[in-house]
Amino acid sequence: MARRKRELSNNLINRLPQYLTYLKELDKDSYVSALEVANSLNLNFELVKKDFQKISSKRGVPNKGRKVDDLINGIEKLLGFDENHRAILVGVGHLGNALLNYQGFKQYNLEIVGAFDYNKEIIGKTINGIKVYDFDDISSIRRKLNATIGIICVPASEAEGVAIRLVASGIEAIWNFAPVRLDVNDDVIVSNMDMAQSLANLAHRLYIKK
Amino acid sequence: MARRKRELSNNLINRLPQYLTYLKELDKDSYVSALEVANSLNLNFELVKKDFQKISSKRGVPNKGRKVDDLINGIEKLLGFDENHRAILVGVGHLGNALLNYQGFKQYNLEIVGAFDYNKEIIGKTINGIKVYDFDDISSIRRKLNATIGIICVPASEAEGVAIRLVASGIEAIWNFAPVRLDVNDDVIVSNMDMAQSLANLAHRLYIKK
DNA sequence: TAGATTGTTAATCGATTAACAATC
DNA sequence: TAGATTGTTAATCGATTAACAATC
Repeated sequence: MARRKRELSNNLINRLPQYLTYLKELDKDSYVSALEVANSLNLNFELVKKDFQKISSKRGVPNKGRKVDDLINGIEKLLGFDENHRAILVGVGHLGNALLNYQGFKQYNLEIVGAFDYNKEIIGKTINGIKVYDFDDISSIRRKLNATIGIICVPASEAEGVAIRLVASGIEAIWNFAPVRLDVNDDVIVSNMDMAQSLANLAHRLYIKK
Repeated sequence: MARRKRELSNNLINRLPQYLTYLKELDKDSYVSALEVANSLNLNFELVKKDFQKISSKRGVPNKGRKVDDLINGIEKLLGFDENHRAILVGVGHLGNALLNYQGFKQYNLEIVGAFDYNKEIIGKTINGIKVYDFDDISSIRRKLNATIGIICVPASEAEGVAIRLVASGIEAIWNFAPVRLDVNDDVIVSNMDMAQSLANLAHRLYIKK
């Protein structure tokens, strides 16, 4: 019987990609210490030490550190980056186009395998090798493409409706770029790419500074 | 002497836009209770109550709640959304284009007043009413446009260089859409729009579910 | 062996939650 | 007045930080 996987704190999850980027610049077979990473990333040493204990399956080596390789594997496992994820994108506007053309998803083992829109002028076209389908055919095509993640790039007003149909089509997780909170069934995972939050952060610090 | 402005916790800042969106749907002159908001937004009642105390300058009214108006004003003040922010955008690729065409910034009182690129074919064009300038002229034009925020939409490899020139040109804050951590002077505010974090969040929950 | 670094246990801190008093 | 709701103070919880032991 497999041990129940422990859910990581949000703060830790947010640090993981940072660690990953840093570690990938190092030699896989070398060793790295928590102190070195803490200094480079401007984080607290004890924090990094603790994080690394959660990340790595193997023990660290006193006076040496941890194998870069182990840390990378540990992070990629926790983030599911070790498995290929197939995604479909809905809404081929400016933003959708940007994402379809983005080369960085490979790094996370995320592959956009199809796009959807209502606009007849776009349907049938191929963008960066990804075909655009009629959103009305979502259910059958989603199944055929075997996609588990839906990326929503439609305007806020349409996002909820799109989400409902994505869920109905059997999607497991939604990556939402529309500026709304989606109200979907609890067993569907939703992650928001929230411009408002990010801007709020900037704006508030600007306000404090004044 | 003005009281030193207290910096809000990150978690609170992230909740503020959520509150704002919800409150804006209500009648400005009506009253709303912390419990009502907590239920609608699926948050803890005590948490919302405490948050509202931090947000509002006025006392709440027992048995009634708080004036919607006061809460909205409080949030907008804390986020600096009550003042107009002028921004320039660097990197008119797919993503830059998407942002230049995005209509939602008005809501936050953010105005993109100019765009920059190196590509001679784009320089001089106007996108959604926003002129594209040669990035080499950044310093003088930034001053002329009186912009305080720089939005970076260039590829990761160029982001650091762009950031340095933005800072040199006198920008106060950077909203970074490139997937890198920028290493700039501490008195320049940086907020990252971090796809990796957002995706990590989704991917980790997908991993847990399996 | 000495020293760097990990591992573990304890202390601190801040955010969240709970409990109860005050008030319209 | 009773009840809903805010205000305030206390308890809890988890994340971070600190201290020290273990080990290569």
